[in-house]
Amino acid sequence: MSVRVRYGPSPTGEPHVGNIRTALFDWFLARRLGGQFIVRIEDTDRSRAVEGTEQLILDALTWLGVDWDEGPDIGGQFGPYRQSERLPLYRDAADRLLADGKAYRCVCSSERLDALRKSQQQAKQPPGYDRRCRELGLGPDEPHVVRLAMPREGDTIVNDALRGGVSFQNALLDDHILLKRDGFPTYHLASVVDDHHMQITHVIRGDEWLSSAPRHVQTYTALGWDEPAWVHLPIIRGPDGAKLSKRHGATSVREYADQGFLPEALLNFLALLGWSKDETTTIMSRDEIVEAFGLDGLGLASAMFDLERLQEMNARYIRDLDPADFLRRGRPHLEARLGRPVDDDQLDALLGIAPAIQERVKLMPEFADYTDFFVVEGPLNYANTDLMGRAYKNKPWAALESVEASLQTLRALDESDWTAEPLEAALRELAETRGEKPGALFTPIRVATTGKRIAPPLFETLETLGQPKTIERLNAAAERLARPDD
RNA sequence: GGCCCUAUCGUCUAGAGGCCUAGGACGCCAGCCUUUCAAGCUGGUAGCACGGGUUCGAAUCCCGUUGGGGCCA
Repeated sequence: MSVRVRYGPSPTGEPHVGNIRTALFDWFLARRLGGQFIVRIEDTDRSRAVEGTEQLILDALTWLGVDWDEGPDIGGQFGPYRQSERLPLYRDAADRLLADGKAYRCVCSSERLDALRKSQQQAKQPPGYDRRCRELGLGPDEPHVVRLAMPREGDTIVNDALRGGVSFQNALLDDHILLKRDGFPTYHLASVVDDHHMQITHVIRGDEWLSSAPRHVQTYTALGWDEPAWVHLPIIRGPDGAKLSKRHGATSVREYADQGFLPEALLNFLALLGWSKDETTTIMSRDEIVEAFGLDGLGLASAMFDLERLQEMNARYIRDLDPADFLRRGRPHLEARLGRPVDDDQLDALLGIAPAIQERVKLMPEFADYTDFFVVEGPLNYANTDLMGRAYKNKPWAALESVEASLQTLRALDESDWTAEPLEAALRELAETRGEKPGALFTPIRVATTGKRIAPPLFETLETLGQPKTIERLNAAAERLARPDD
């Protein structure tokens, strides 16, 4: 039988990196084993549903390069793929259990349940439903929930693929609800029924489900169905050690995308949270991960989401981008800065200097910082103190002299020599003849031409900028320095 | 509180009894390089939670303790 793995997100908000990491592992395994990856929307909790989230979830997967074989948008032979559209299936399963005496109707009020819980708490008893309705054989007339009649004695063993058999005492497990009063199933029923009907072979989910896994095992047994393989993944923790959640700040995939993380970097980073290929490999493409992925590489201890590591990985992915690709991805950020579109020609002109910029950009929005001055027309905005730099601090006249010397040298340069190497040679020579430190000479040029103290390497910058614009900006700088108060 | 999971540098991890005076990566520190900022290179810092066993031998197996986490409230 072919491997079938599902990802079952609830449409309750922006998809979370912890949650999406589970989807990734589902997908890695499905692809590795040549099976199917299925997306199933688990929307049976109507009160928590948030409009539009389903699409956000699918978008997040797509952004990361994850594709699915069956899902709410494309259908499939085991549909529908939204639990809210599969209600009859849950009803049928519950009816069967009821008929077989493996489940029962319960009419206990929430007031009674609350009181029960309180007294159990006071008596230091394990909390849980006391099975009052279990032997009553209640009919369907009154509003009711349906509960599973769990075995009262013995143990339930969950055969987790990573941990082996995990044993739970049945006496400690209460008769949980299968169908709620409104006729909607709980997760416990819906996931089991769907996993069975959709022929899911591997249930890969977060560790937080391990404690309810015996309920699922018992549900399979009661229904007479074969269990899937259970794989409980360690959860991801925030910096404080607790399970990663919204209160840890940025946690949605969208936020990372907006901050300028590359999808391949996030994917690589997430894959390494709880999984490893070998003792040295850290940088892996999607395909390489799929090829190497396996249950034996999974760890059992929960991992902390280390933002610094993600950032480093992102910077590295940016550096390794093909320059043309880098420019293409950076373009929207530059356009956002400028508030206008950028011509193809202008972008193409940056191809030569792109690698130098890639080395410096850590997060994609920074692309604009290193490129805007190339495409901007008119005067640049900067402070005169920056122009003078450390060497000419409070000495505008000296800075002016230096700029004018540079101007003279650069004007004299042949157009054919307007490339990084001759530029560097000419300016270094100038510094030497003037008895000036190279840095002292270069700083005003850098600030005058880029408007910034931090910029790409100077000579490549001048080359890319071109002679006319360089001269124009140096002239502007000289004028500013000549004016005492500015 | 009960049940369950888990435990190697600050972080992510390699390690499935001798290959371990514990390897890699991020971070951090120092040096080199240097026109800013980066990148790069070199070196360094730092860990098997603790206590008992088992064994000729334990990071690796067993038990307990402690810590962390999850679930149920």
